[in-house]
Amino acid sequence: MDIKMIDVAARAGVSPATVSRVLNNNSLVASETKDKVMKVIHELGYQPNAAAKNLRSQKTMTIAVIVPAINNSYYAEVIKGIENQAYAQKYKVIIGDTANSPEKELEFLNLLTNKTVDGLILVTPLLPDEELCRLADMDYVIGVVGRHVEHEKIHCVYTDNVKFSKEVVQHLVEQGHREIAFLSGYADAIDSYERLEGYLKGLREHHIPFRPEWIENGNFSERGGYEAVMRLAAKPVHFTAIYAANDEMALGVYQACAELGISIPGQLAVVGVDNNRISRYITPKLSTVSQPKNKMGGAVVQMLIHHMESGEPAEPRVRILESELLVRESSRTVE
Amino acid sequence: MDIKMIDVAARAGVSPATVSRVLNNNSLVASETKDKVMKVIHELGYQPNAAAKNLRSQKTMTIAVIVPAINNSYYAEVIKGIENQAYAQKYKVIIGDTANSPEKELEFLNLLTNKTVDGLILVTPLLPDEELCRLADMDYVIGVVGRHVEHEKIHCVYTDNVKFSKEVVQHLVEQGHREIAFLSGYADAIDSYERLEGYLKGLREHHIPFRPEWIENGNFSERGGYEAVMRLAAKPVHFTAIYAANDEMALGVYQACAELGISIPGQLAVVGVDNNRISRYITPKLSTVSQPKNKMGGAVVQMLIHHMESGEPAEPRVRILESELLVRESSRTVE
DNA sequence: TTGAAAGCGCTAACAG
DNA sequence: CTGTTAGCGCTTTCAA
Repeated sequence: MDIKMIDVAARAGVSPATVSRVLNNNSLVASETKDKVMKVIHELGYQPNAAAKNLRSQKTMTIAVIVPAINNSYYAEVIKGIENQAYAQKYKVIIGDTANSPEKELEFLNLLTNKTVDGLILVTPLLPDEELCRLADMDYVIGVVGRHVEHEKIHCVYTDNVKFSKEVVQHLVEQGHREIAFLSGYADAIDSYERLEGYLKGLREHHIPFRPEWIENGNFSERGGYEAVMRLAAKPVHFTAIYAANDEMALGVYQACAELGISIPGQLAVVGVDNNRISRYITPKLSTVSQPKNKMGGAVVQMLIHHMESGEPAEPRVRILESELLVRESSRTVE
Repeated sequence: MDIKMIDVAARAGVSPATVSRVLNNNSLVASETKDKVMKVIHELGYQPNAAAKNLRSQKTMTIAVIVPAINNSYYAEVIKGIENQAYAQKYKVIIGDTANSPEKELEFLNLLTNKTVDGLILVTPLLPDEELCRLADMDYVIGVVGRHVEHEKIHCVYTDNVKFSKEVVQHLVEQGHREIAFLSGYADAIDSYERLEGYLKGLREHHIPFRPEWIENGNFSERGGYEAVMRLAAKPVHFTAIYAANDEMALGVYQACAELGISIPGQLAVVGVDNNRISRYITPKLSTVSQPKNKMGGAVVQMLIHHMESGEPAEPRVRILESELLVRESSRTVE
């Protein structure tokens, strides 16, 4: 049997209440008593039982993070930021990998409702906003990364997709391109939608008439990007640059170009999004948009903890962090 | 206030014990009563409180995983394997990122001793075996990935470093190399040690006299690999191949060779370990040893759960999984 | 400044 | 097959 608070109390000649006070830094304890208790705690190697503490205090000091795929470097970086900030504030992190399944995502929400965790972070959730709002209405603490949810109690952290997409187009135009294709991710992902919007606005700003044939869906995957380029190449449409809504698809573009004998950036400029580590190692080095993934994770955690501890949502509730366009070889016009 | 078991019981006209039995699939409940209770549970949207359940049942259905760096693809893949298997068996996963700090690692062990989790998995731990054995002696459930710990209650899953390192040397010899340098990781990492051992044995098998100048430490990092090559190049020693104890260091080798004007594999063959995703995208494609990371994660979880639920360590206690040498461009002799 | 005592919400004997 | 009851180990009033 493990040693418990009452054992410590007995040995130190005090009541359990006093031991509890010592453990929780309650100041109303004579420093003499405190020392005595601490000494016994160390002698006995006493560890407060977490379950009992959780039950009694109605807190678990734990946050859950739900991601579509832990092994994807984007999510791994966000998780890292979350774990580090949580650790710094004495919180634990439970992770859930949904494998892109909304059902699994829904199931992980139980961690909140059955009080396994005090708060929950969804990274680019698949579930409809209503589901999240319903929980937030019931006062569960929720944060979302990479998406905006319109609810006064839901914390959101993301980068401005529209803005950086316009920057990408701007950059491409500066490099002399006017025929720019766009590879979108799955249609229902907010990122897809917003990056497309930014692309369109970018074209408009430069008075480039938009052509629907320039757009193909690559599902955010390498294979999808590859196939999208193949479809693009089969069409009677000309283009000298491709803006892929993420790096994975850009990787597929490289693959397709290799097979098609198209040189990058000579015959085709390519820009991606995510600053996946691979983008820096592939030849030619891929131009991409870098988002502050660690920082995004750390930011939601801070907001969540504020909310959990003060009872009020953090202010501001929404944080839009800056991204950065990294111009590398794949989009630089060769002299 | 949340709705609790007693509310369900009252509304269904039964006792809390019966509700509990229904929830835990205890067969001794009339199916009629069961239906009635289930109906009320749904009507009320009742969710059993996890903290109370944990306290009473002395189980948390949670496992902790401690890794040196969540964002490193090797660890991310192992975690994925762990989370997936755990989810399949209804367990939750808490992650801890030690950032290579033994102090932090030690601190995470409290998750076990304070009963936050039922079992703990350490991926390539930094702590000395004694520390782990001490916990195992106290009947805490522990698993280790990527290292062997000699204790009858500690579960271990890893690949045979010596064996695959010998295979790497064998492959290099077959490609015509007899002067093979070795880049080790930090000296105290078991992987470093064993890969070095395999390298030496491989040389011996091929009657290649070993030369200490061929060995340099690259600390498992890209930068370390780069610097190691620079030191190697400054020495009056000749070599036509490098076996880097991981892919990160191999990346550093590429960098150094680029600066030194050494062509791969023409003038220098390179082989790494880990099958980091980048290895397939870099030019020339890096030959590397692939370990079944997901499977390794899944395997420990199964062993741990067996131990937790039966009270006996899984049999066998140690699982050595097969790795595979992937021969790609960086080590293939050009005709 | 400290102690006594009442639960937090659930499970599992033990009865019936 | 179902109900009664006694805690799991801790925190927190309330009283002293």
